[in-house]
Amino acid sequence: MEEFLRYEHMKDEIPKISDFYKIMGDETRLEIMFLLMEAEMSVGEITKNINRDQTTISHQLRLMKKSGFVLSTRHGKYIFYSLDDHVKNIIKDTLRHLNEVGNEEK
Amino acid sequence: MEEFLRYEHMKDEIPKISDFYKIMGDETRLEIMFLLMEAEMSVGEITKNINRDQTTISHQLRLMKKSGFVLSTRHGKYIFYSLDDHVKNIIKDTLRHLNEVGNEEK
DNA sequence: ATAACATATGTACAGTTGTACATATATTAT
DNA sequence: ATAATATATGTACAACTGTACATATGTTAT
Repeated sequence: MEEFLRYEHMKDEIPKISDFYKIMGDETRLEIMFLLMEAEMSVGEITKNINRDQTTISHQLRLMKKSGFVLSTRHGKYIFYSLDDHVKNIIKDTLRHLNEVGNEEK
Repeated sequence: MEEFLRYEHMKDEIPKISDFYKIMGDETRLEIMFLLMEAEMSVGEITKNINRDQTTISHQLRLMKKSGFVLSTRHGKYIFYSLDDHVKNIIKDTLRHLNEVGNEEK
């Protein structure tokens, strides 16, 4: 087992790791992230794609920005959000394994 | 962009993915998982390592077992829990990226 | 059988979280 | 200026979740 992963070393990091996964664990935020996997997108476009109130999207984007999950740049009236590259990679890595969880082969 | 990751294809999977991350997003469960990264362990041992009531650990183990995160085998009075291998790998993959989230270099 | 220990289950309650309403602010067009 | 559009913020409330207490069940030793 990799030394750096041992429990005593991870203990202090757990709140941070937990916060990270908490943000991942919400359907609205995941929908936003999957949209932003494809391209950066304005709040309006995101709202059009997702069945939630615009203010809900806005609140979630604020939270996601504060935690470094997304970046934003204004272009005139529009504000475009994009997904952090490391978050993209974590999602990809997770999906590669996810179907197998709970299916130990033999 | 990988075709299989496009939003329309992921949309139906989102509740499942969200459920997965929800389980990851709790400090007690993460502590249990990090302990089990090292070795399989009985409920008593887990309880000794974590500052929570035995019944709390037991409730969480039940949830984690139902969702395929852990396996259990009884040895006499003791029940040993072990961590699903895919969950192990997902945790490792995540940690590899996690420190970088929100730190886009340049 | 009974005691001692290990683990599980029922329940209730406090704390957290996601949501939408109402409203505010920012930008562009007229 | 004012209107129209895009996005953000304040607030309140229902729903969900983690926890520990009390208690039950399962296992081993005597």
